[in-house]
Amino acid sequence: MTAVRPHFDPVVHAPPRLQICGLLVAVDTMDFAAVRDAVGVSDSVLSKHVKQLEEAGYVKVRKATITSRVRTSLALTKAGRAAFAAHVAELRRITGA
Amino acid sequence: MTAVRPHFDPVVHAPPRLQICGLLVAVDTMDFAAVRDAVGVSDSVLSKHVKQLEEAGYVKVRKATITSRVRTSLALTKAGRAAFAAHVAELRRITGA
DNA sequence: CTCGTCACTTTCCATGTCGGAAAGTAGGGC
DNA sequence: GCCCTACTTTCCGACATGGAAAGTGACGAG
Repeated sequence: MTAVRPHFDPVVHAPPRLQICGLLVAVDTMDFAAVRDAVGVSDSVLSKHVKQLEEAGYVKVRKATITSRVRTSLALTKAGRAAFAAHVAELRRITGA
Repeated sequence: MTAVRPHFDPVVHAPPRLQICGLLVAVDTMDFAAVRDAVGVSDSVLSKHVKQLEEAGYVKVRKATITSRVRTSLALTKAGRAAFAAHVAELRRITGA
């Protein structure tokens, strides 16, 4: 009955995405490459996870041409911050923090 | 090249198992049925998750005949508590708690 | 002794997720 | 035009998951 897991979000919970959100929540924006290196995944894997976060409305992808090169930067949206905060709160509740 | 996630344990991270561990860490022992209801899963699903935790050496399953009925109770092992604690610490690190 | 029940276990199965490899795309630079 | 950077998307095999249903072991009833 108590199957109720109100703020448990599978999009956020998957390890790579949890890490991505954890990185982004601390900053305004971060470059694709920096996130990729911090998380330790390949371009394609990061791209796919970012896409999922983007489709969930949690991450905003910006492509800016800097020094004649397209740089992709990532940022959590307001909804992304809210979802992450709720998820972390839920993790704390579950883990009895 | 895999990212360095020292104490990130997939056996513990899966939602149902994280919940099971969260319940068990707070007590000495809990009945199978109580865990099943608290987590909100079916017998078969709980049985399968418990089996994984057991095979990882994290949970100890005890079957006791009480009032002429076999009752199964679950408890975290020392290793289970350690793994859960490490995982929670890692979650805190990742989520920036 | 046989049957039915309780309390899980295990099997079957259909779906979903994941990551690596490789091919594809877009915008400069030479 | 061709190459390079910086991602994207596709293809694919491996693995995880949950629901349904069949199976198991230990009683207790008849």
